[in-house]
Amino acid sequence: MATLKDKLLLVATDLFQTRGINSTGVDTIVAVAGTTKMTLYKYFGSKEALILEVLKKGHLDFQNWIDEKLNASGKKPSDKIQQLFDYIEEWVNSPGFTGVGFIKASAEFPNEENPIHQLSSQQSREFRQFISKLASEASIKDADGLALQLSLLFEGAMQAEQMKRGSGAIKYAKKAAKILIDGAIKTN
Amino acid sequence: MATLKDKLLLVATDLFQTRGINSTGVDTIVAVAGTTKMTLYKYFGSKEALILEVLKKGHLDFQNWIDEKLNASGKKPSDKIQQLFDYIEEWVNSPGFTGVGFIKASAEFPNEENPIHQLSSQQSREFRQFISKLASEASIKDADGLALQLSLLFEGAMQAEQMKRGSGAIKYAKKAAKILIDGAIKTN
DNA sequence: ATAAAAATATACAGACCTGTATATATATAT
DNA sequence: ATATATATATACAGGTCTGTATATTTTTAT
Repeated sequence: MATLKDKLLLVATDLFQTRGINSTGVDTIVAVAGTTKMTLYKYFGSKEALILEVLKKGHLDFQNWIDEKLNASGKKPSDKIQQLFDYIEEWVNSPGFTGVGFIKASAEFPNEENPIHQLSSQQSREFRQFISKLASEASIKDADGLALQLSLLFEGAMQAEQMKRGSGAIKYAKKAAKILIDGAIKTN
Repeated sequence: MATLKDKLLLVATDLFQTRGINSTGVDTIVAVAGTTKMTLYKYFGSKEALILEVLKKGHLDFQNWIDEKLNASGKKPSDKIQQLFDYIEEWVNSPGFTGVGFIKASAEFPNEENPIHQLSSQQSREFRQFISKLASEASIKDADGLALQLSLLFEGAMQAEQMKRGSGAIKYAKKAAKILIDGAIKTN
């Protein structure tokens, strides 16, 4: 039971989102987590490695949560894409929500050769492919095109939410998504 | 002819976008600009003040450029909203483009009480209101609703462009915008 | 030519940062 | 109980950061 490592990941996730990654020192992280730097460096080796693990965990948790929700619903494929945005809204409005890791990370590490930037970029791509798969299963012809458009709405809404908490941007993203999805189904 | 101040603003704008704001020290800025810290601090007083001026200039330049383009076109209001995205595409693909300042700034300064975050948030709001005005002039009923949706597409596309240069995200944003605009006109 | 303004060169204070070294304490097994 | 892994306490090295102090040089204006 590696509770200390989990605690560090949890605390780092929160601090990175609320104060920024570069603005959060490892001293702050260990202080809030109630441990020492020695322990952090034993588990993660470096701050960069910690950042990468925080990103990976955040993305995995999100994907698992969405997967479960969609699988449990048992709706037919053509409804699942629309449902996706319902669940995203639920996720955004849940108490633990602090933002999307890869959006912030890519802004703080804009250099495309930086490993953190690369991971962010990869996660964004993976999520787009996930939407594309849903669109394919719903027999939408231009699945990739729709997925890209929906991912723009998603990232735009997350960006807006970051600028102003509780902005309700996701509600409008949902409406726009419905229009785009319906349009893509019709032009099949 | 305050060319040194302008040079500092120009260099800072570029470095902030390509390396990140927090990752760019004033020493680097003055070195690239070919001057000294004394001069920078004489003109701006602090790094925070420099950041704020960089943001203000970037936003003003963008707004002026868009305004000119739209005014010169002489198209009727209902076409101007669609045109807006054409011009945004042109702007994104122009050589000098380095990204949208307020998107990166809000990510690097997530604290809502931070002056830089507040300015970013305000600029995002102003751009949304600008779209809303265009929509109103085009006699679209739910102008604010459409403006919010379009701003999500815009910010999402800028975010995507930041993650991967030349991603072509703006092309898909344009298509999605057309669908949303046409839908909003119809349901008038 | 000379006074005033603008820019430079250089050094440094004080704070913060990542990462490590060293030594001590606390659990957990056998 | 005794060895072993795990965590802590503390200090510090070496670097970077913002911002300032001091003195010198260059440009501009009269």
